[in-house]
Amino acid sequence: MAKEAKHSLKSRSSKPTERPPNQRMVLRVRTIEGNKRLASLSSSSINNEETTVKKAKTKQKKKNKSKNFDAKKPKKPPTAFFYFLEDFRKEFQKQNPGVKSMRDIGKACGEKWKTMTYEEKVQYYDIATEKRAEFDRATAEYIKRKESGEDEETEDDDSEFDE
DNA sequence: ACGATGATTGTTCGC
DNA sequence: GCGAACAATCATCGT
Repeated sequence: MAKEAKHSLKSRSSKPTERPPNQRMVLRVRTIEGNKRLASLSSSSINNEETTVKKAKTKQKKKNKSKNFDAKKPKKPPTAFFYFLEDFRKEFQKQNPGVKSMRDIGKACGEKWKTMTYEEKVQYYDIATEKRAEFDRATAEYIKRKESGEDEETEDDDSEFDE
């Protein structure tokens, strides 16, 4: 009974769409990723390789996988869009069995996302916000632990018998 | 076979 | 304020 009528705002259909998605919820916590990026930026800053600014349109993704199992490092929580995607994906695949993958879905999802009203999206925003709060705490705790002394390292290698 | 990428938007942070 | 980057996910391409 605690979670009913989350939005007390009555949909008056006045202007539900025009609403800033981000309410400027500034997280005071220094995100680890930010730090990482800073290092990267510094390196790039020093070296001006290309005089002509080569702007990479979409270049996300990095090759960090099995190398470092970041069980301690809280990754960025998925945004509202991602939560919507998760739900949308299932339905999309159900309606379109045999569809390739996210890329196709992503396009359809993005299109629909824009058509969604604020009230519809606010639900996902809410989730994302809570997630961010948790992420915030996780980050703070991570830093705290790190400062405290991260020495929890039990390297269990099977073959330590014979070398 | 594995690695990297591509596509979607949102959020975050530095300058 | 903007730009650059990264969050999940999976098919597909590349080596």
